[in-house]
Amino acid sequence: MSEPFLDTLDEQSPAPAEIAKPVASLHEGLLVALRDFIVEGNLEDGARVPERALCERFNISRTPLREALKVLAAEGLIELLPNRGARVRELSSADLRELFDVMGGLEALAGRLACERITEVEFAEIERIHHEMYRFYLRRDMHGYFHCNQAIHQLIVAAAGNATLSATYAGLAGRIRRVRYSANLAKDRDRLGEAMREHEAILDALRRRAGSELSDILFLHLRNKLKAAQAPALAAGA
Amino acid sequence: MSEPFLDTLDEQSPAPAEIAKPVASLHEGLLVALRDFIVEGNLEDGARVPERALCERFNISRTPLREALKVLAAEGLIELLPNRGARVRELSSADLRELFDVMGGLEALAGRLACERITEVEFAEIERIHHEMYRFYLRRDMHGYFHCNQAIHQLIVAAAGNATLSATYAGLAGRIRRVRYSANLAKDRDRLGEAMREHEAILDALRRRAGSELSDILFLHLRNKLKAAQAPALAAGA
DNA sequence: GCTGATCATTTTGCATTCATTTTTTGGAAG
DNA sequence: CTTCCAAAAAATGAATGCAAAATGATCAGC
Repeated sequence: MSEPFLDTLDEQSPAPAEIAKPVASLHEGLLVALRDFIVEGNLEDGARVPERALCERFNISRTPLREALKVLAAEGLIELLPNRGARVRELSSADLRELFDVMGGLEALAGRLACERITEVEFAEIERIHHEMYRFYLRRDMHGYFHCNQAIHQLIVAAAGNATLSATYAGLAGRIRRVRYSANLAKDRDRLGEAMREHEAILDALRRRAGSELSDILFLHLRNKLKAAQAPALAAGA
Repeated sequence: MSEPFLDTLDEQSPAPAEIAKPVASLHEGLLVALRDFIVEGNLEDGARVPERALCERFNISRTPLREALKVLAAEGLIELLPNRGARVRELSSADLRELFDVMGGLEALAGRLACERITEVEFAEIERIHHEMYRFYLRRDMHGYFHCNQAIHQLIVAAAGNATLSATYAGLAGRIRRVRYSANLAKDRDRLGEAMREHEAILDALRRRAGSELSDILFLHLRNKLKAAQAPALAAGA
């Protein structure tokens, strides 16, 4: 068998992006579909994005497709080379570091804001999932563990109650989601225990509504996650 | 005379956005031009964006213009109503709060990263501008003061050495730049002194490379800035 | 046999065109 | 005079067409 978990990193971002829009449009559909198509890895890293083929794939003409490509390029998912079409953007390890740091900064912010406004009900839900994650951890059930981990981070961002933050965060997460390496994380048992302890600290700070402290913990948590992800260099699934 | 300084808020963001792109494209030009056109306030808040007029204004056909509009909508500068065209997005006070908080989070991150990698030369430059700002403060020269203030924040973000952060930050700053209220800030002398003291603390923390501390200070600095900006509600220039 | 140039094919970028939808305008009824 | 409806006008969303650029394929030259 191949790698145990070719899941994407244990990051959140359920919906691709979406800056608050009053009503849904028709073109929106294509944008979402195309973004998913790329994020889900249907195109190779650095591969050129075939306009014509995608037009047939989505049953549309080139005009709306090209509009969507422009948007995805602005999001950083692809890059547009003048007169040479679109290419799936490759993430260098430096890009990855940058993305993790910014996501760490945004999670730090989310934690701080969450401390200001989180309700007991919301906290209880996070705590519940945390305990569930702990059980997965004890059983070494990586799939369940990652799922809970993702849910917790997602709930913290949501608890911040800031749509702009959520949208910004989701946009960056989408760019990372193409990168696959959880096999890496799964193999490093020490990191797993460490991550579990960090999550304990996160929950504790959140319980005490210690915003500034939680902020630090979350940023460092992301830093450690990055380190673990790119450390052994056994990375890159497939 | 009207307000003393109908400048935009003392925020940075020199170049509109730009996610790292290998080479410049032709379409890029239109996008930048159109973004500036809107950011500079050539269109009323909430006004519909006249496609035809802009086509003539920029001497292009509707196709590239519409592509640019889609991108600007994704950035959050305008909103696209299905079958009803584009409108300049209005910022509610809640939107403004969200934007300030996220920018505060990003500045907090910038400060943290800057502490890790800033050079003595870069720090000296920031310190120099800080002292220049102090002289403007003593003379109550608001224009010079704001200019220095903006430069300092900009240099901290730059010192973070994270292009993704810079681009994200610039994008949000662009959305705020349409809002004008420095008249507000200028009138509140107490806030000015307070801001000056906060900047002292920022410089001090940066000097000591106290990342986590600087992070807190910067976030709260932005919070206070928002409070001052929307407190007296004499806001909204013109 | 390999490198480099010329030409055909494909692809990109933009303008134009077409079908729908929305907005405006004019008028009739109450 | 106001309100409602209908038709004209305009604008939007998407498809097609066309010029320019790039890709590749073939062929000449070394």
